Amino acid sequence: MNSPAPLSKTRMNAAERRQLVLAAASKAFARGGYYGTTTDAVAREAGVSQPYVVRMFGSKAELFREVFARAVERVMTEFEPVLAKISADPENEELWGEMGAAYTQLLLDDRDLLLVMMHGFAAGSTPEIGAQARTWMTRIYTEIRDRSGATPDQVRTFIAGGMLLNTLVAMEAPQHAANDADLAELASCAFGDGLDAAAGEAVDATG
Amino acid sequence: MNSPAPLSKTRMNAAERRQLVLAAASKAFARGGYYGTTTDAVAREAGVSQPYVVRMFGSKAELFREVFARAVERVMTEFEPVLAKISADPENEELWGEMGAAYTQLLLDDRDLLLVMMHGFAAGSTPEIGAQARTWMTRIYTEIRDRSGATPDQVRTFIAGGMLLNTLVAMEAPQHAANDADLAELASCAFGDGLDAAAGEAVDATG
DNA sequence: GTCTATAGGCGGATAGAC
DNA sequence: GTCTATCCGCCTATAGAC
Repeated sequence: MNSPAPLSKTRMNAAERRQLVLAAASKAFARGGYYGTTTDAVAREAGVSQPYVVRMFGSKAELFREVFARAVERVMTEFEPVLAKISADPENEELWGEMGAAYTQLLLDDRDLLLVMMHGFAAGSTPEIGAQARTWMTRIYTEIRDRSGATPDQVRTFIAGGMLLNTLVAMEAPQHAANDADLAELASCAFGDGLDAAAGEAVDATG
Repeated sequence: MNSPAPLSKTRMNAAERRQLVLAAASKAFARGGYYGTTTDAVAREAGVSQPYVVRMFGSKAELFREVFARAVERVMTEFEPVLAKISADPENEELWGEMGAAYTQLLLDDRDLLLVMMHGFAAGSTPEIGAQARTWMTRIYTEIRDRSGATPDQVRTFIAGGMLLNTLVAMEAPQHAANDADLAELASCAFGDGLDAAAGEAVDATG
């Protein structure tokens, strides 16, 4: 399920190929972060040559910027309908649980998205990436705050929960929760028990 | 203030020199993370030769492990007295604010500690580092939970706040808050206004 | 105990063929 | 549009002098 058969190389135009490489880059950067991932790893993942990856995006940094932006945009898109609900019914605290659920669901659908985000934020001291990371973090914050009408503190709490989830996923806590009750406890209370399902999937996949 | 005059090289024994290199490594890894930092950068920071750094610790990974462990241990030490207070007076919710203040204070004292922690967690998919990151995260969680007698959810919320703070610091949000009111709002509500002071210091230092 | 010199390998990017 | 060949620089780690 994680390795879709590569699309046939013939009959693929540049735009499609570009999307293929972006998807591969997402997966590769999710694993190793910006510095820890080589353009060659991306190329192998995508089934194209390494110089072609560089040629397509100009540079590794540029490629990462695009992957990072796509990840955050996807997250924001996923929040959109829930934010609309909160906006219509601001008193309903339960809807924040739904936001958390949306985030957890995203994790289950595409774990790489959150990891790429995490790595983008962590690599913030690299000027090129840092500027973009701050821009996106600010955008996430203001978007949630303004669309929901919530207080800064509510929004902060929500985002903090997301950062913890990201961190746990980055250190592969779900995959190891089975052997560590305490880690499981920390992970499972992060956003309800959605993560338990994730752990189950991970164990199924690897063992 | 950030660049103490290097200790005189003569009259320094191996143990002292080791501490010097560890401190330098802390600073270097804090900036660039594990992959983004070269042993040469550490060596230059410490004022010793690059091969000597490797010789001292066996490998770059081993050096990072040691730096990472020191960072987490320092954080736990800082929490210790506050945890004792919470243990004695579990109903007093204000003491959690004190925990946050302790963390913020640590950030002001030694920003690198938190960054190293953050990078250790983010590099969790690298097996050597990941195992250690999970061990330490679990230890942080159980220590806070058991010593404070708090519920998993309380502890989770506290750690989540810490992760958000780490993330913001990693992307150098405090240094840029002056030019971005929204980012400042997110950062300043993270743990009270301790971060404002940090931003002030950062601006002073760089401009 | 600490250095200099250097091996050995990898990674990003370029040139140019097809 | 995509590949192969390849350059150059950088980075970790080793060898060996002092």
